[in-house]
Amino acid sequence: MTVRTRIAPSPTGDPHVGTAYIALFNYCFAKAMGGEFLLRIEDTDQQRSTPESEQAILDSLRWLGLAWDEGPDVGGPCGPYRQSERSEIYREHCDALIEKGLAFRCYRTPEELDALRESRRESGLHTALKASDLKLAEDEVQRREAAGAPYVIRMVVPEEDGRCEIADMLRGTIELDWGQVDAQILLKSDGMPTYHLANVVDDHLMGITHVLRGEEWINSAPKHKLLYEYFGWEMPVLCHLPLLRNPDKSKLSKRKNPTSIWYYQRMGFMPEAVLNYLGRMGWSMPDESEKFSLAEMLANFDITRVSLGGPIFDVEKLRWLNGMWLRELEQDQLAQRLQDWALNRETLMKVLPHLQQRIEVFTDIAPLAGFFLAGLLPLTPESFSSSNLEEEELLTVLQCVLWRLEAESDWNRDTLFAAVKSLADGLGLKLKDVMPPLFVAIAGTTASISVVDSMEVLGPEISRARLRHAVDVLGGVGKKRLKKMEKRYQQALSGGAPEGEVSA
RNA sequence: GUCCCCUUCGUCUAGUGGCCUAGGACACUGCCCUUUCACGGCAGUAACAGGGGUUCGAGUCCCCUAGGGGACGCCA
Repeated sequence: MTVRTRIAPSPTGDPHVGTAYIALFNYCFAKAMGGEFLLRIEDTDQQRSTPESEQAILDSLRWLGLAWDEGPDVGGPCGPYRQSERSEIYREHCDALIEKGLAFRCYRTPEELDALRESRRESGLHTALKASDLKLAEDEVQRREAAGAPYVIRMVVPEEDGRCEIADMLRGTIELDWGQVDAQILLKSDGMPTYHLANVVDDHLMGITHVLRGEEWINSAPKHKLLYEYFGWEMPVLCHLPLLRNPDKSKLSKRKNPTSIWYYQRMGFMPEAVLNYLGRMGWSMPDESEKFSLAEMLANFDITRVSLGGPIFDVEKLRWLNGMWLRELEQDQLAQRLQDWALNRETLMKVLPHLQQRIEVFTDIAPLAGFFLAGLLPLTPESFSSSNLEEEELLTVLQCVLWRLEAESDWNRDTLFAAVKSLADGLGLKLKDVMPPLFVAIAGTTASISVVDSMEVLGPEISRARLRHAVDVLGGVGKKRLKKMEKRYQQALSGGAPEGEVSA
């Protein structure tokens, strides 16, 4: 038996707790059944799947104790081989399908596709496009082919009424209409496979027997089943796990919740506690114990104990659980953890250059540098009273800087400064007005060491969380305002960048 | 809009037709411990979404309604 989890790195490279959640259940299921657990971290999109972003995922899973350096259990950061080195495999499989009449070339442009979907939607039909909808006149096909127009390979799907039955380990049989299934693109115009093709081909070649994935994949299961049939392969057993949610019940997202594993690491949570908490999301021990290790979870693992309601990620309970783990440490173990976390020479050497000129006696350090060890700062609206900006403008600055920094993957003082500077220019504001609120958000006071240096030391997770917290403290941004701000932000990005460099 | 999934305290959950007067945990409140604050201990408030069936018996099975979520991309 071979169970796999396929993980796509996030565009920003932040390892998401949701991916760790899926990985944990794959791991437990595989191990509890005496099978093999394969981690496949990659994306068919080369923009997202960089060596760095893949490594970030692996590092985060390793921190949690779900992956290790060597051994048969981890396919390595990129799987046994990189996707880009295998695009031939996908093309060959596509060609085989074309020969059998199960896939076809499609020269339709994105604009044409939009129009087709729009007209179908207007007439109240499914938006799924079939081969017959996409068909072009023969001479038009030849014209585009001769012109070397880009094309994609799509799969043929049933066009007559009917249903597809999907077996799910937890949900029983799920029936879906073929009418909802569109002629899925298998090979993009750049020759790279889509998830659907890559996932089926890879899983087959790797001998995968069980796939545990998020609930959001249920609707594409018919496409996958059909592909297995087309290729004449046996389909793995599917299991769709519930999705982790924000407090407002929407799918867990960083807009509403810290979702990066590194946020919890930097915030001072222990990996054992985070993993333990994820194990309690939608799952329970037979005796309902709250605190358990990965080994204990494994020893008692039973996939049918997964409950299907999407659990809300509750940081309060995670904090309590972390306290349980923390109190059971020997004191020298705790000392070691704290040193590893932030009380180390390396961190000290980073902040000392900024402190030495500002202190006269050692004890001055605590009030000056205490914010380096804090999580969220005890801010109030009055904390920002020193700012020259109007409330509206103040919120705009903080929110736009937050957006800009959420998109920043190169986290060092110089790039951070350049980012803030060009954003300020784009917003038509002076740096001298933009900086003070940032100081307050990051350090709690305007009398502090350089804000970009502070952010570099604090790291992206804590810095972003503090900016978000500052926005919240000032009353937050309503939906209407948010839209306005977003517009201004986009304008600031395109208009203000001196190099004309616009991030898409 | 169309389709799919889901629904037990505010939150995480136990529950697989009688053991349910619905149990545990977080949070909250109170009391005890304590020079303070925590920790710890004890107690309390709080839920089967609604309506129909099936059954001697329904939180548990079926149907309808409502609510929530997800999917509908040359993203995964």
